[in-house]
Amino acid sequence: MKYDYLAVEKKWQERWENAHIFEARDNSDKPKFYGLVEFPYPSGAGMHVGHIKAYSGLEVVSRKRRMQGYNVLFPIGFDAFGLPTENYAIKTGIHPREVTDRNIAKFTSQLKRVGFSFDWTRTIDTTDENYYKWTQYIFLQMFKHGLAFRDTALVNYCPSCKVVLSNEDSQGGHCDICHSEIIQKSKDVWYLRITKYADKLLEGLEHVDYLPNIKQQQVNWIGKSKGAFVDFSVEGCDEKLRIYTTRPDTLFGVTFMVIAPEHPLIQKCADKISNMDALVAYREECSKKTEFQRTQLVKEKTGVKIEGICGVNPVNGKKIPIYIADYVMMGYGTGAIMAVPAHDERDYDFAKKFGLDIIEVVSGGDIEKSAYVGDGPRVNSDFLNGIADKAEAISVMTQYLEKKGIGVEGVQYKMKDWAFNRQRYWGEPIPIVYCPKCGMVDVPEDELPLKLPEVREFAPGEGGESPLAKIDEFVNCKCPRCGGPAKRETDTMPQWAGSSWYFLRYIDPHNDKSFADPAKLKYWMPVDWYNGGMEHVTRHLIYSRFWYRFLYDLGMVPTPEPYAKRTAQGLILGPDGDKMSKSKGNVVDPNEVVNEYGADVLRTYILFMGDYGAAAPWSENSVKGCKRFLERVYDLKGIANGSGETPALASSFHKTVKKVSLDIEEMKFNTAIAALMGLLNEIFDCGSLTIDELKVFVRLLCPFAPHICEEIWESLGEKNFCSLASWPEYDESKTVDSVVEIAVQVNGKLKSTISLPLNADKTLAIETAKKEPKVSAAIDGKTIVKEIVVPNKIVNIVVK
RNA sequence: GCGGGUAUGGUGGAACGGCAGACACGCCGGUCUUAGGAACCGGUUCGCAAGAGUGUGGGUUCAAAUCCCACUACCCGCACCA
Repeated sequence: MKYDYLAVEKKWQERWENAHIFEARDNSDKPKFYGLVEFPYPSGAGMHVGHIKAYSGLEVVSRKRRMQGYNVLFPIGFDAFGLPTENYAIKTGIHPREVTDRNIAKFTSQLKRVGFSFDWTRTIDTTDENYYKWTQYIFLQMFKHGLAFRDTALVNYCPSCKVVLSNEDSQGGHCDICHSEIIQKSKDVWYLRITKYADKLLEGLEHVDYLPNIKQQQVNWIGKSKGAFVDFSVEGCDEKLRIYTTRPDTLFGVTFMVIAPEHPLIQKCADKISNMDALVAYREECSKKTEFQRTQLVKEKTGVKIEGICGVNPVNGKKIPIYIADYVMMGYGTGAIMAVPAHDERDYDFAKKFGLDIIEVVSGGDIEKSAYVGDGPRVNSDFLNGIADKAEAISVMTQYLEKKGIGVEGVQYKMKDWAFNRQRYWGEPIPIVYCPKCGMVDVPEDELPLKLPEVREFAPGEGGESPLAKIDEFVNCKCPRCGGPAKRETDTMPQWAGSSWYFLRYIDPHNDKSFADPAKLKYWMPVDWYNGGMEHVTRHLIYSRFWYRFLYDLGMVPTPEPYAKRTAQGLILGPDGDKMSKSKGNVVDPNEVVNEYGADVLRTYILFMGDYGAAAPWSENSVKGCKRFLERVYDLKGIANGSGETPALASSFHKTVKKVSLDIEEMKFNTAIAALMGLLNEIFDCGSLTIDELKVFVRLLCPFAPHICEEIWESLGEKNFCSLASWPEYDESKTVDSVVEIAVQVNGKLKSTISLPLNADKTLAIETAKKEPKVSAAIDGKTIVKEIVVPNKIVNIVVK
């Protein structure tokens, strides 16, 4: 019989929606399950098969949970602020609001066509003023607690987008949005003090179930290191030069110092420095290079010696030269280092190039040839001499430094504070007012949301100022504190603001008194399982954990960590094995696949194509294979009759129920589907199955291909939805066969297989095995050294 | 350079230390058809065979794709982080 997937899928999507069966209940006696997927940015291009894969994993888990009797919250929304929409608006003159609404409508209809079991009553849109009101509210809490502040600093700036970018948004020296080269610019910018939460973010990882590589990436990103700050005095001017080192145990090997070209010492000691011109020239040369170029020049060390002053090593009084060089960054540590060329590769390169002394203080290497970074007994190090253990040497030295008052133990992080303002239109306005009398004043909470004003021009100004700066009615306001004339902040928040707390809003999306009701938060949080892309592991995932932890410290959310479990899906590659991209023309449109094969086939194929966490190329032919599979499932009705179990199929059914149940929990969707395919093949080999068995099969398949399963379920006389039917149970004792096939090896080589009753004893197994012609031939005339029997698995006869 | 990962047929991929290649694609042969780029049935790691075989080389074990050591290649993330 021909299966009309288009009509069937439409029918069930409408019925599900009318019956509200996927809506979560806030009050329920059932156990709760909160499954979260990363909400999409509604781009004009529409959905991508990658989106479908990203949602399909927890879609299957959520559907299974419902059938297992859980109260499931599986929401979706739209992360709609951001540059692509704004750039489109600049190009076409269409208001971003309109573009966003249009794109959201498009995404919504596409998602519904795939039959996802989202709770559509809880959708959120980060650009909705009833949503961003609370984004602004949380920002203000940070401001009030000193976590949002302004500072002048060298920032990453994209000359093409004309915006300041965070470190996370400019990885590799390129703008994350337009891929232009980033330049360093000194600007007065907003920061969120995420570094204050570095330790908490690190510690929190110990209590959550994230994939190990996700944890590792976060640990690396936070980049905590332990070491010491040491003060060197500067001869020639009355200044202390503070450095940071992770190796205070090598202090006796210091032969020079290096400071960043922008280091303030140069100005402080300006009158003592005799080669100021050369230093300034070098600094200007460096500022022309982007940070990326600086890091590319890894091999060639450059620098200039500062003439007229020198450093003094606090542990031995030795006078040492000070250089400026761009391999030392102002942004990490103190912007100054003590150089130990014998035991640091960079210092070694520099010393070789400038002909500086190299003093060995840890023996074990050959410092004539290269820097030795390994461990060994200290030498040339006064009171450290002979200590072979690095940790011990560091500890002895640190205690000495602290006793003498010349250094302290300290920690450093690679993570920097989060540059938080953007000079663009399509973002949340930062709710701050500048008053000539009162300074920076927060907008009162009852005046939120601070709405985005209407503008005609969406493009940023030539000077890099926000489009909002041109709107006088917006800019000019009264100071909320003193009532005098004041001006508003005209920058907006970055794309990542709205997504830093969205999972809380799903819990109570229509609340106008708070971002979410505490009782509901207590019921639903934490998110039980969060799935998303690996590309968000160092940005969104860290940002949102930071916001959540801050709210926890304020007592506004019930747990220290937002996500109990985090997994990630792999990419879908193009049919050519390359990453899908418009320019390569290898993008697969999910809508076309649905039109051609149906949503069930699309869903099944995406989960069948391989390991969910790994990248795999798209294959149209394999899609057809899944279509064949589902149509053969539909044909099962024709051979189903009677009730109870079919003896020849019983153990296979119990095994499959077990395998599918366990595999879904481990996200091994490909093997779960393979097990169902295998069972289907067995059923057709057998020739018939019972109605009861068909109902088991259909329920197991339902999370993957729900439409066709509902259709079959209904045709079997069921009045309620298959999507709400109980998840099949299995009987462990029936998953084992009464007769098992056992491999027989001689000297570890397979010779034959034998059939034995389950749990046959060792003697019977060996006797049966020896009767096999191939086995007897292999052992004939040889001495049996050993006979190994693993019950129900294998017999191995070792001969000599 | 550092951190993480991957390596199995023509392809995507399966295999609690215990019969490698489940499941699917593709291909080959067949059935039915005016037709087949539809559907169904059978075959399909390589080799005529004995045998060989999970990136390479060692090791542990009665037994290794799986555990250990050394290496190679590719992918991802970070990168002069002191």
